[in-house]
Amino acid sequence: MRADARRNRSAITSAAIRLAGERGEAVSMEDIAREAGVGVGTLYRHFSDRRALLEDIAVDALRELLEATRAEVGHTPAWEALLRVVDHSVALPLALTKALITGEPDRPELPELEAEVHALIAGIAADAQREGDLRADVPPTEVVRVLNVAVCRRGARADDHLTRVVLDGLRPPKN
Amino acid sequence: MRADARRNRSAITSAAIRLAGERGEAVSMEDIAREAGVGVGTLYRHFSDRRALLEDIAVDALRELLEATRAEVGHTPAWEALLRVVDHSVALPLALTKALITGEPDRPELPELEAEVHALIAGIAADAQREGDLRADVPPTEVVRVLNVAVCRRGARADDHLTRVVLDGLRPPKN
DNA sequence: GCATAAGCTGAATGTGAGATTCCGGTTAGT
DNA sequence: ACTAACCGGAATCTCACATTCAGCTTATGC
Repeated sequence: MRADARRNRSAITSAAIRLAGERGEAVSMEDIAREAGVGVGTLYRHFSDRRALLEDIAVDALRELLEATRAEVGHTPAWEALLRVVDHSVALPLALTKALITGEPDRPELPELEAEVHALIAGIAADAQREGDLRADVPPTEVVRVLNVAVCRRGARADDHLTRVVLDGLRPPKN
Repeated sequence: MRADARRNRSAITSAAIRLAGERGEAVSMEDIAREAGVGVGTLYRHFSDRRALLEDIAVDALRELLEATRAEVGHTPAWEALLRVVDHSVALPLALTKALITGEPDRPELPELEAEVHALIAGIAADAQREGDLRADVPPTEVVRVLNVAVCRRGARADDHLTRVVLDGLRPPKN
């Protein structure tokens, strides 16, 4: 593959990631092309169609998140590990990108990766519960959902105040 | 107005409210018509166009919410009043319907009603803070945003567990 | 019961926002 | 300098709605 082609391809994926992250739904091929500084035609040289492009970045994002999450398993305190996972989730266009892909994905690894990540997070949540940093009445599965709520807001960050407030709801009640 | 016309009109608005509530974005006139059990043409007999229909139900929803919120002002404990307001917010297709209307609304009362409701909620939040049921480090304005986060999830309810967990983040930290 | 205005239906049409194609012009790489 | 890879972006194709309108129904007043 020619050097410029490689360069363009990565410009496209990162543009797509950026836009999917901030505009969420409704990222047009044309917008992505403009953001990447290439013509629309170039998108089609690298990806057979819109869905292929989206699924591609979704797979990348999930893989990265999976790796980051794996690295947190077993760390103590688990609550902090959970916060770091949120950080990573937020950095990736995960929820947003996935939201763009409706119907059966062509890439079978998509649901697999997702399930794996969920399982790991649930595991960390269980640890946090054992350590007393997490309400006992929240099933680890639900933790994932709360994380989603916190993360799906546009421009969320684990260190911003609002996100923090939402996550604090997961900690054991004071009385 | 003929009796059947009145009946149809209300079938239309309630169908629109229901659909806007569950599908959020992207409610087509045809979907509304089907849900209401009438032909599309009938929608246009009652509302000049899509926007008019949407704004109409948005105004209704906001009026109702405003009234419900007014009724909670001054109640003690304010925290409980806040929870009840959330209940009402959730019952109405508020956020969702508003999200459907982009650009300058034709109905000027829309932003006015919204501002009024926000002000009332902020007031109740301030009371709750005074009563020690709400973190001191959350500006009342931000309370509204957290409420939005909690409410904007599809099918949220103040009494469902997940919503409750998110709202608990607003309470004073235990240490 | 009937006249008739008010209502209703839903296929047909209009439209706009994108997705996708494709052909002439550009390059990286040798 | 040559050429297989590439690229740009206007032109085209699609499709999902919104909106209209020419008949057909049905309340309602008499």
